[in-house]
Amino acid sequence: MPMRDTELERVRALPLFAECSDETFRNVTGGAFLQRFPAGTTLLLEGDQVDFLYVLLDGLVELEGTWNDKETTLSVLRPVSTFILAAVVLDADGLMSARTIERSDILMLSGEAIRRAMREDASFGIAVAQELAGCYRGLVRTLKNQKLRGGLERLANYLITQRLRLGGDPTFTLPHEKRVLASLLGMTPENLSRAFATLADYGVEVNGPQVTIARPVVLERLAKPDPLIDNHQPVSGGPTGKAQRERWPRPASSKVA
Amino acid sequence: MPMRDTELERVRALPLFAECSDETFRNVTGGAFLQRFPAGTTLLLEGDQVDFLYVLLDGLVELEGTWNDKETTLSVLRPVSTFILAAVVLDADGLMSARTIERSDILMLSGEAIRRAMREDASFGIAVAQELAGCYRGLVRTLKNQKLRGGLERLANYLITQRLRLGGDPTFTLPHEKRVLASLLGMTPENLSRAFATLADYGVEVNGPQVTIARPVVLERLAKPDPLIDNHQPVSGGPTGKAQRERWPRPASSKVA
DNA sequence: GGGCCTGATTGACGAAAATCAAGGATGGAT
DNA sequence: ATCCATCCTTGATTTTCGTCAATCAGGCCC
Repeated sequence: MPMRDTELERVRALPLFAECSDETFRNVTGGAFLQRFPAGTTLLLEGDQVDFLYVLLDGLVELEGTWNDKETTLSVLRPVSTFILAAVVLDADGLMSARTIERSDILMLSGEAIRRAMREDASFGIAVAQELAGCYRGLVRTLKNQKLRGGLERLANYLITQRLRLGGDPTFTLPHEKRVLASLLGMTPENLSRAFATLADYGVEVNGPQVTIARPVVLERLAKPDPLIDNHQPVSGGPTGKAQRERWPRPASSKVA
Repeated sequence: MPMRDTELERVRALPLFAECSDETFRNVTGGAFLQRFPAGTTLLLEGDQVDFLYVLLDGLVELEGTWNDKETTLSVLRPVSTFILAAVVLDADGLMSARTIERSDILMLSGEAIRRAMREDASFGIAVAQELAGCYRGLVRTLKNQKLRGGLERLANYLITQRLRLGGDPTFTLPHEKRVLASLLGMTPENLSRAFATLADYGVEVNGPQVTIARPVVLERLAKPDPLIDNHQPVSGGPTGKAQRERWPRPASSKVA
């Protein structure tokens, strides 16, 4: 698949690459592959050597972990996102599998080139550190969410967050199957169904993938959202990295040159 | 408290600082505080602005998260470790509280100095990125452990890991109160007690803080340890960072200059 | 339309975990 | 030594969650 300029520009606009030199960007994207994968494709199996930094340009990707024949969804990525950066930086095995949920356009950048670029372009090294810091904080939020809240509360907060991220409209569409949502929230599909049913008492109406939050105040009293767990930053127009999401609402007081 | 050279050397030996220039190291440690805190001191409250990178030189520190009057232990740190690096890098609020479990000697490095050092010393920026990548992977492991395993399995694997880290002896001592362990493993103290009782059938003998694993094979059959969740790297002599722990057993093929 | 596959829902049941309550051990202080 | 506080343990109970099974709805192919 040919890599067009429009695609390159979207990658360039990512915070991870926004500040680096043109030369660095050329070096990193020079030998890159842009590939289109059908839905359900396993891009990377946990335990595999990681040779590429992946950039999701279009579609939907699920990161999942496995143990003892059980699997759990650790994250669902939407464009434009990079993934498995940590494994690339350390040249280590991947700890999660990655698979496409929808047909996806994915850019694959050589891991070795990334590591070389970190050495040659200091500002790129900083950008990597900031992106990883953002990813780290996202996981801290996820872990607190998982350990401190029950299933019903996790779902309620998910819906509140989702509504805000999708523009604030009371009615919105779930971005993927409920089974995936259940796994992401750490529950079984059956329990997710029951949780949705319970939320009817709190003004949540469900119609297939359509959800409307009729009484946000009532739902929030149940959910008790917390800025130290839930990141309610709305999705701005352009591509954002994990780091930017974590900086909000304090807009980068000490912007790194 | 005066900062002695021996303390500085231990910090210098951390992977985070091992590769940076003498000048960078001086800049970062120049205005640093070394302070001794009694047990039970809250060093940092979640939501607080983070002004320092903390380095635990001696003692024991707990990182915890709170929501809705519940709290959970996210990590227990032993010397020599740095913490809240991610918040420092992004100049953001802390997502976790930090408190001493034992009396602890803690070095506090100016966050602003750390961020400046990243800009001025490329190799330091890389070291920060690697350390954060290691922290990230540690959290991925924790999350998989939490979502995929039950309480009994988490305890079993904790014991197996702990034994290896403390030298491999069948008998070892828990590093802190069981209540903290329970919170770390995501269960109540009551359930931890019961889990210990159950593990008696698998050859685990408990006597206060002393644990002996009499039949490792039997315990492992229950625990099903997995290198993609459990990091069994033994504690080497010198100070290690989160990044190094994640590189093992592959010893840093592409060492960054 | 008729079958068929997949995903979602619902109910019944059992396992796991939290909660409530009561003892027991330990170590420190007086 | 006695008292007391803290931590740990144990039991009884409730709640939550997972599992098994059946049913239902929608999409798709023939």
